[in-house]
Amino acid sequence: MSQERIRMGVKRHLLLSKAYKASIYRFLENISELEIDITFDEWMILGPIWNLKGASQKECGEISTKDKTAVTRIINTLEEKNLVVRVSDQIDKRIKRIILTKKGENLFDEILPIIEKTRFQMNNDISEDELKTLDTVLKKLIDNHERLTKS
Amino acid sequence: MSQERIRMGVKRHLLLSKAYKASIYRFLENISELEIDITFDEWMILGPIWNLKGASQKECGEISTKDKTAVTRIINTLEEKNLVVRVSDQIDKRIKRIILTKKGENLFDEILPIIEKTRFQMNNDISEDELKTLDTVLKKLIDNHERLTKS
DNA sequence: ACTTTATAGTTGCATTTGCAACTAATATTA
DNA sequence: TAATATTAGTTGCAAATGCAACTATAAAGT
Repeated sequence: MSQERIRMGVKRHLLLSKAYKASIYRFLENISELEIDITFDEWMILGPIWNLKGASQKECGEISTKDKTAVTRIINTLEEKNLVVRVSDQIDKRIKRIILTKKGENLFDEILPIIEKTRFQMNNDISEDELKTLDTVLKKLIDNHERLTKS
Repeated sequence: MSQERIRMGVKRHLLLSKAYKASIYRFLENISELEIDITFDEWMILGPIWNLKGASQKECGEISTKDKTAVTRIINTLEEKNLVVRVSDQIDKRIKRIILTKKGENLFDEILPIIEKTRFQMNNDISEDELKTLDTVLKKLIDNHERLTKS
């Protein structure tokens, strides 16, 4: 079985990639059971908009680690779907704050339970301590890289 | 500062994504110091070829979690760069085994130290125990997803 | 054996990505 | 305060991605 040939040599960045994709696909599979017209990338941008109340496009990009061009275009489609609107910041007119419409808020009411379900499924057989260590170590990995690029 | 607005609400899949990207960018930055003509995606395919000795394209895809079409095309460019050759499996003629050329092997001699350096940089301030837990938990996340899709 | 089904890999095409160049607005500094 | 540099967001374009359809080979079912 080719599984055996492979298992041994799995590197950490591949585990990271697979775990990331797994969490995406689990969410997408759960969401596909409902009739919700949204992609994962759109969701990645919608998340910060909900969390931050009036997130700028830049903030959306920072959180989702997406290129600003990607953010621009995803928000274009979110606007077309009437889920958000762009509002220019009155103080700094370069900034556009993204606001959820009523329809966008309703979407959240539908999706939040799915996020909970996904989290429950993914965390099966993993202890609180393990999850805490996971987050700590992931942050350290991120910091270790950032510290070296900034200098 | 927008960093403050953001820090609080970071979700696990975003940490996974950022940690993954961090490990890639660190490697790319290290590799850019040398004059090596290779992209990260090419490297993702080259890795399994080296580890497995005569990996099939399917195996390359499984390890790198890339679509088989992506694998086909990356191997096309690796062949154009004379780093690998395709050899049909004599027993199962559907399978193409990918073999490193001499030039491909030489490339490895250059890159292996960079991998070591990258690993060293990324693992700074992270204990062996933490790394072990990291891998364990990542595998559990992957398994938790796969178990649910198969059924 | 022969028909059906499954697998490995390739190609075409539509979508997504990400860099570079651009606009508009703000911040810096001389 | 005029000149310069930065920042937020947009657009164009070339490259990368991923699905669907295809070929060739192998395996399974009858």
